[in-house]
Amino acid sequence: MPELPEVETIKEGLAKRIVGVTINDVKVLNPKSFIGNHQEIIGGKVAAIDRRAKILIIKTISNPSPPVGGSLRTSQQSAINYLLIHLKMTGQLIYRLKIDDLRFKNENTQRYDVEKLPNKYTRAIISFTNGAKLYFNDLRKFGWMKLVKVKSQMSNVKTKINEVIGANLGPEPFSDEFSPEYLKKIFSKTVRAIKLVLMDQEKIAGVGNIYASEALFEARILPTKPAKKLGNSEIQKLREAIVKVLEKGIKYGGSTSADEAYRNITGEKGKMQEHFAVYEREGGKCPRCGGMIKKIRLGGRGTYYCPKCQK
DNA sequence: AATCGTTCCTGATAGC
DNA sequence: TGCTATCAGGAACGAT
Repeated sequence: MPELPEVETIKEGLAKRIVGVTINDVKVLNPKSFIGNHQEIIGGKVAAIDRRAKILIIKTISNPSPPVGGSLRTSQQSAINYLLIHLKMTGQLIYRLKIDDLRFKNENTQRYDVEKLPNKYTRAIISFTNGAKLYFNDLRKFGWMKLVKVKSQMSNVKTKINEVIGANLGPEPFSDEFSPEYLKKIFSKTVRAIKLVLMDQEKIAGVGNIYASEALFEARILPTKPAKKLGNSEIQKLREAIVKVLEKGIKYGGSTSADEAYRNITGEKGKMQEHFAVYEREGGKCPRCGGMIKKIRLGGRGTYYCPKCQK
């Protein structure tokens, strides 16, 4: 389940490989997985890769097609498109430079087999003029690609990204905006369980079920604690814990948890799951106090914590 | 306005 | 073996 660190890992992997490359073709295998007219980016060049919350942003620039019959008078500008990608639970973006890249042939072939592409979960394929292909796989079909056309003069997308994405996303955890003062402001307004607030994308961008549990463990705060009951020092600790676990997630290339879904763009698993303190460790020992890790359901989500040292 | 319940989807798993 | 029911979960959406 890709959260901020997983999407960031994918972003970095893609940035190294497809920026400056021209899109040759886009094939949509499952229409519901692609919103918008995928043909619009064919012939376009990838200009930048970005991330906002858990959404990956591929910026493309298309030059106007040459006039047919020489009768076209209107001057055309190049078109800028943003391909937004949300992987939700089981989405994968797998990049292959050559079709015969079988580096994972000897890996145990499990549910999310990536050695043969496309596979039965491939929902869209983007081809590039250099022969590379980007496969969008998604078992459960919750993920999506969405093409958003932007007025060509809108150069500073960062400031208008909520508008482009069409959602009101909260601050990025690595930004200055993500301050103790900000957290105090949003927490004080609600009695909801703190974990649900951490996962609310309109409050904090990019934190999902895994890193919410891990951050609350790090800060020694009970996931069910009403947000407005957090004290100043708890808020300070929690802010640091969120940044810390997200950085750790990026450092270890994201986490491939029990559902095996997450892969980086070359198809490899992350390693962060090997460093989970509580997530998916029900019944295990707390690495801090030795207590037994407990699993509860909170807002319909599996929630892991140590009852002994999280208060 | 804030919060909760439902929905989307597929595969694993349990129970018979 | 083979069937059915249940469960997991991000976030949009509708209901309260």
